[in-house]
Amino acid sequence: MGVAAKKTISPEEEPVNFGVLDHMLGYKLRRAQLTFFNSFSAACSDLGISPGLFGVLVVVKENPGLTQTAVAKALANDRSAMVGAVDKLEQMKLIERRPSKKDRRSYALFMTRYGLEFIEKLTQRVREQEEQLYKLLKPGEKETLLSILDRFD
Amino acid sequence: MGVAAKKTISPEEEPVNFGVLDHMLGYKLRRAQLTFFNSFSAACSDLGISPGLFGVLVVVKENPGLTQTAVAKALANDRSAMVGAVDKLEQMKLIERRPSKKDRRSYALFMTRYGLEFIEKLTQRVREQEEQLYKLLKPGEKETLLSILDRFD
DNA sequence: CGACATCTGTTGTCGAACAAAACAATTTGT
DNA sequence: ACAAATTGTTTTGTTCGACAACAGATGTCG
Repeated sequence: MGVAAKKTISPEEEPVNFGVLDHMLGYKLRRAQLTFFNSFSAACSDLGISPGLFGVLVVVKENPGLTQTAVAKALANDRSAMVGAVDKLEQMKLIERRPSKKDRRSYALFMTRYGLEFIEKLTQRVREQEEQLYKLLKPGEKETLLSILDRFD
Repeated sequence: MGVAAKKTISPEEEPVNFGVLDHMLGYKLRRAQLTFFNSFSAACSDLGISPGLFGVLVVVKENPGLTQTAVAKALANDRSAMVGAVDKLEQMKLIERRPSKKDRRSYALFMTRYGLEFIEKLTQRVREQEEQLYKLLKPGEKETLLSILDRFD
């Protein structure tokens, strides 16, 4: 061994062989999604907004009056998970549960005025966060990626 | 109303506007990953193998003697999550915990003989499952996707 | 050698995701 | 009109992953 051998500090990190995982789309998707999830959390956790909650906000904003289950179905979430999400967002004064006039079982979800300006700033922050990750892409690759991923839903 | 009017069966499903989500890579990645996750589960849940456990099996097979934390770090998992995974895989007689000879704190993980033939069949089944999803891609798109996603880890 | 920091595996706790069932209101069938 | 089936929401229980804290073992450095 060399002069400064026996490097106990040595991160003798053998590179780790990933085998078939290197060619599996499912695994790579999970890793990439984790990166985006962490980036989102770092940017928005101080506001108490997770990626899932952001999705609910956007869908409610774009489709006022939707029921909880309709939102859940649109986002491919579970209905029972929606109650906690709506509870939290209502507690933050961002959205409102109004009794539906046509069906007294269901609630119609609406954005509050405060929620509208809140999501405006939030969306901008999310956009800036994603822009940073988009720097890893060459021009056109984002659109390519989106068009391909759309086929898997 | 007309004769057969009042189509109560009518799924008056207004198409739902997704707003900015349609252009957000994070959201699309989550949806795509969910599809792959469900496909994997449908193919392998009867064997008691989840996508996460499959990753552990592959890494241990390709890198015999690795410690638990090394495997966790390679797969971007938490160390604490590894104990349950290794417990389960060891209970299935697929891998083995052997005390490390150099470091009495850590275990060295190895594949059992049965585990080796098990993962062989398992890998083939996973491959067939993914092949079905790859039918949605044009030739070359899979490689494009993999090379792009690799930049996000 | 001996104080001190670091690392490994583990446990416990918390919160999110999912399934099944309960409950309330509506719709359907006769 | 009235019983049965359906739908919207909530509750409950379970599972899973992330995070903090811990004891035992190892390494560092005076």
